[in-house]
Amino acid sequence: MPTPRRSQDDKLKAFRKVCKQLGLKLTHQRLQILDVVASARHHPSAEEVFERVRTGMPTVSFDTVYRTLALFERHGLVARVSHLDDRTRYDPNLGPHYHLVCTQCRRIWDFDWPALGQLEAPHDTEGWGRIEGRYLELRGICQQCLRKQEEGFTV
Amino acid sequence: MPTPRRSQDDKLKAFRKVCKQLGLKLTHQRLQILDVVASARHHPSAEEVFERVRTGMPTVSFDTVYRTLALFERHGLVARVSHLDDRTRYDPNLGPHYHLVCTQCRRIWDFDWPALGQLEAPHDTEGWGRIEGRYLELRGICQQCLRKQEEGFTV
DNA sequence: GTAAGTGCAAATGATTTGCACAGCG
DNA sequence: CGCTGTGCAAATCATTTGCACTTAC
Repeated sequence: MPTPRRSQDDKLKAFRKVCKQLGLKLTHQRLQILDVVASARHHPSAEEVFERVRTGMPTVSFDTVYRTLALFERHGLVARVSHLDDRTRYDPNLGPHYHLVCTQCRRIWDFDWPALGQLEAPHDTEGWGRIEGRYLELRGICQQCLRKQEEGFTV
Repeated sequence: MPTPRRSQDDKLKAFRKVCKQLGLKLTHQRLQILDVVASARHHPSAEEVFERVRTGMPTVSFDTVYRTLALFERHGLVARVSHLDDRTRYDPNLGPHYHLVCTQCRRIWDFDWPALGQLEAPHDTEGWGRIEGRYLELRGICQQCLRKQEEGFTV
């Protein structure tokens, strides 16, 4: 599933639409940043985007990059990789296991999934390098948070 | 796979051993922090550990907690959840897909794994709440970094 | 022309570090 | 008693925000 080559055009089209709907401006900076992100192959960090955009536009500021990436994320043009939270969490369970993560209260539960352990990695990944570990999260809302929602404490 | 109840004793034993081997000291603080982490059910953040330890030891400092957690991690007593890197990375590919992550160069590749998509979540997770998404990473070392290692540029 | 966007610099929040005192071995 | 640990405060790093100027529409 590499990002299709015409991804940039699709994104641009989508972004134009979003801008028109919401009265946002199609600035030079936004177009450049969009182009860099849409054509990037390895999920760049904000800094990498900044550096690449700067090549053709030496005056961009780092915070415009941050603001713009946040804008894109808000409107479904890009997603953040992983990172649900900004603080590190520690796990005393060192055996192989996976995590259930509540996106509301941020608590984490462990679970096991033997069938996944037995599933062979797909062909796509052959020749990539040496795979050493699997990290999987199931994300959702835990029972307790669901109940709170129903009771109207949240939202 | 919840952390077994006797996890604390096991950890303590392991930690005593590490200390003896390396000449580290078994301080009050370390023992408390170990106890809190080993008995925690939801993979606490450093702050949560700090708060809990503070209950019984009002003078602990936040940085002792950080230092001690890092120590535990270094000696294989706890692991960090997720977080390979501290910077956010952005992904223009919004369709369902998974990631190959090189722990050396930190680049990220996308891949698809239909068989995983078809695999039903295990019984363990029933009744947990509402699961809304799956996030999976295969971690390892990419071809390019492996080659560099062989050539002796690294290590 | 005007509201939205940008660049700058300063603020924030998590985590780390330098240093002098404290306590384990 | 000596060397490792600790607590404090200041430093660092990624990211965010307030503000006055700029620009797309």
